[in-house]
Amino acid sequence: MTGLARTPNQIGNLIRRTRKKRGLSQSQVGARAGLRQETISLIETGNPAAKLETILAVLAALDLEFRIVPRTKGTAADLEDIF
Amino acid sequence: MTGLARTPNQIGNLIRRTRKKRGLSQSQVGARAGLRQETISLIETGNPAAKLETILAVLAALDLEFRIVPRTKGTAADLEDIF
DNA sequence: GCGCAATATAGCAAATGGCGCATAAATGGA
DNA sequence: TCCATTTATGCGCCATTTGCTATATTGCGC
Repeated sequence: MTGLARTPNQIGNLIRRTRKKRGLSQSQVGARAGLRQETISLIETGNPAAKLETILAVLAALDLEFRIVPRTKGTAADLEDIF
Repeated sequence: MTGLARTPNQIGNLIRRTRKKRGLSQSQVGARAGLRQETISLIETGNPAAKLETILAVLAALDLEFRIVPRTKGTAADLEDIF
């Protein structure tokens, strides 16, 4: 599960899909990340003003991380280039 | 220029290095991103409470983007920005 | 349908971001 | 070294986060 993260909504969707794939509830992710279930909910629905450290905590709780890369058109070829 | 972005400091360092590579000042990036020079400064020094939308605006101004990927083992290349 | 877990919403307090404006400090080129 | 540019810091201000405690509401299995 990897993907572009250009907007808060894209980030939230990816977090939600990954969380479900891991079989975790928002509360469980919140416990791992030191955040409340409500905060996870807000992030997954695309809160653009979420704090950076909050997003990073959620990603870590899901064994995910950001990678900063040159902007691409998001093709499969672009992904191969990086991994 | 691609790199791990696991902490606010890593993100700030990558932004700064990319900005210099592009030959831009903080003010110029701020203008492109709709932010003040002071805000760019804070982000580059690793402000952990920066807003997600602010970070995304800066990345866009530098033709960068986030990619969300599974957490990796942190190779030397990934951690280059600590040197 | 029922019922329980999961998710979304609400009000309040504390904390903090980013802006405007100003200015100090650091950096770099000639 | 000098000076212009760049970067960092400070303060007041308003908006918004997140935590807390509760509570709707939705969703899913049976």
